[in-house]
Amino acid sequence: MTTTLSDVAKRAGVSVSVVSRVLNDDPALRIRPTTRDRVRRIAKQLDYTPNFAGRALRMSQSGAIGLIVPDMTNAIFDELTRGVEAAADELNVIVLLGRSERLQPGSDVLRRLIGEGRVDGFIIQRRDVVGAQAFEEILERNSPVVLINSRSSRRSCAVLDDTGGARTATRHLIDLGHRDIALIGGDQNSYTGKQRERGFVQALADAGIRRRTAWTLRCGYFPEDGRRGILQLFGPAATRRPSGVVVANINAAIGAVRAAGELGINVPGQLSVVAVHETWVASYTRPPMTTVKMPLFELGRESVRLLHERLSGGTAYDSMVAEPPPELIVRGSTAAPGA
Amino acid sequence: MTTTLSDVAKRAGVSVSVVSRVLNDDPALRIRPTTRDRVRRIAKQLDYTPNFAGRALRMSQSGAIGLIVPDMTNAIFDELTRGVEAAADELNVIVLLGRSERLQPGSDVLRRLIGEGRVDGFIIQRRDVVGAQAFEEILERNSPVVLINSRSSRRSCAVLDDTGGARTATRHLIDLGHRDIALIGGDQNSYTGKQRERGFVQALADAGIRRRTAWTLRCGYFPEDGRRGILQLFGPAATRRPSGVVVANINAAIGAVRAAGELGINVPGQLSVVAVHETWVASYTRPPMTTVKMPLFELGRESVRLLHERLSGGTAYDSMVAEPPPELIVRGSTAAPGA
DNA sequence: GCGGTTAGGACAAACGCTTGTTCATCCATA
DNA sequence: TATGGATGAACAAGCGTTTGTCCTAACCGC
Repeated sequence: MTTTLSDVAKRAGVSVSVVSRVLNDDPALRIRPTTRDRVRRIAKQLDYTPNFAGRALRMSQSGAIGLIVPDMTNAIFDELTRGVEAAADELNVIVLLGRSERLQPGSDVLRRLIGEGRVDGFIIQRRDVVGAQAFEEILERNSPVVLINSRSSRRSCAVLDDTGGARTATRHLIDLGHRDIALIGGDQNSYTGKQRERGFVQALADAGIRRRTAWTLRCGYFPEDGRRGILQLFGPAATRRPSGVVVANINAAIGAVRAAGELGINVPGQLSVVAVHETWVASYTRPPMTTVKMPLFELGRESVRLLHERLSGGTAYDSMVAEPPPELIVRGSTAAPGA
Repeated sequence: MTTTLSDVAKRAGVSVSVVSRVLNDDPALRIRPTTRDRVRRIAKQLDYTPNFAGRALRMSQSGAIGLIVPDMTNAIFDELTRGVEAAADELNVIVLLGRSERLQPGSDVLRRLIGEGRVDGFIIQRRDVVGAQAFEEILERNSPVVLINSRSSRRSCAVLDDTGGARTATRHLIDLGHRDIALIGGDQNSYTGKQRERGFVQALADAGIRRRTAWTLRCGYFPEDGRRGILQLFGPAATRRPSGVVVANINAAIGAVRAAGELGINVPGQLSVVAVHETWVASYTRPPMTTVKMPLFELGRESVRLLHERLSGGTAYDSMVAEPPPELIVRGSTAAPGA
């Protein structure tokens, strides 16, 4: 069928071990240059490809890592995924992609993947609310895991400068002249959510603007969550209304803009909306969304680096990806108040 | 580290082969029921998980399949992916997800994946324009491949009832009273694009409406393509303007609606838009998009069935997934003309 | 009591690879 | 002419499974 080491060895008139050493550049091997070249030439000529199972069996590691994201449709995770794949390619490692939806309680997908030795470790972007139980199951197995955008005392974590991102977004509104600024924030239990709220608060404080508790909302990351936020801010119970709003995430922002439309609120005429996370979707909303671009690609790279370090016996480090820094991308959803 | 067959064998006081046969329910095995139970009990107790590499090496197949889609962000492929994963789970097979972007000319990802024995076969949703060369490379290797939404004389293919889908969409506009109906179609080289155009033409013919060539566009599947379509239909060169348009795909439809907005054309007041493919995005456009839901999940299932059949030595079959049939989902982007 | 079944397993090989160890030359030096 | 190191490779074990074959009792009928 496919060419094996022994096929190459036979044709080259050497032993299997020599071929293996040559192709792996074993420094411990002493060999005549002519032999080395012959082996290489024949291997190429026969289109030799190392059999993954044989190698995995021998080395007892698969050379694959799992990447678990909440939702692959989400352009945010797509960018992250690209970073992971780029870094994995450099290490010659395969990436297995999975939705965290699949590790619902009762499902033992992860345990099996690790248990069968199909992957050496996981990078997990944890959906903050759900899946906690399945998640703990993995922890308990002490599998090599790197967490993204959350904190754990016992795991390596890679996070973004969420505080800075939210600060940048908020400051943009302030710079435009807004003083009545609300936050439609993320999940209240999530690390990310807390950090963004912190950045929001900081920016207001820096500008000497008093924060209103009723305008610091904790909603979530889905369109529906953004919608709820708007309904709450502009509902009948609202005594006063913000002229600008920072939304925790581009998807929630889409829902927010839509809800504003339903209420007859013009964006950006009566309400400016700025979202964290830049994705291609942002250009196609109406109006196009002003966003803060976060270094998601680099976050992916970094998490692979962390995992690889762990797999190589290194210790677990936490790491914040702050380079490149959050970048404001101005589009049509923000304007000066009353413009 | 992890439990192996021989661990179980030792504890159960039997040979390794017996354990393997018991756990695999080998019918050729004659064994005392008490022994069988003991083996099973101990295997469970020791949390035995078969080592994937060992098995793959012995069986010379990996129990994994690759799924290549153009863009994972696209909710259309997400639905497909779910179907594939559901079917794969039933067969106890792992799915490796990849973007077809990664198999650009020069990249040998697929060849390596197959060559190394990491996957047994591929399901490929082919981006119709790009990647043809890399694609041919796979073909030439005679790897087990199932194609989705395209036709090949030498491969198994799974397709949708695209004709029916476009017909349903078109008929919806006709039923609303539209007579001036345009098509912003897909790629002209793609099987899918041709079939949808066919369905469009059929529906018009059935209603006795003359088709205008200038209104039968071939654009593509991206927002930008839909936008181009609208600009062409409503550009200065246009002598007469349609009151309704069928768009080949929800993403292109989003671009189309946006372009209409830029031109000051009210949707659905002056223009009704209906798109093929239902995704969650459809509810979040403004106005919410009327779509035709296609059985993408089932398409995914079916393609796994085809691939599995091929891997089991069966012959290549083509298959059209027509169940459930295309279903119209009416939202705000369509209305009676002049309403 | 003897040959022949049959039940209940054990044995062993092979899948492809990596890696520590051994082995045969050959050349230079004493 | 021995001795001793380089040099250039071969040898062999073992990773965890699966599966065809073989072995050893017990059991049967006569």
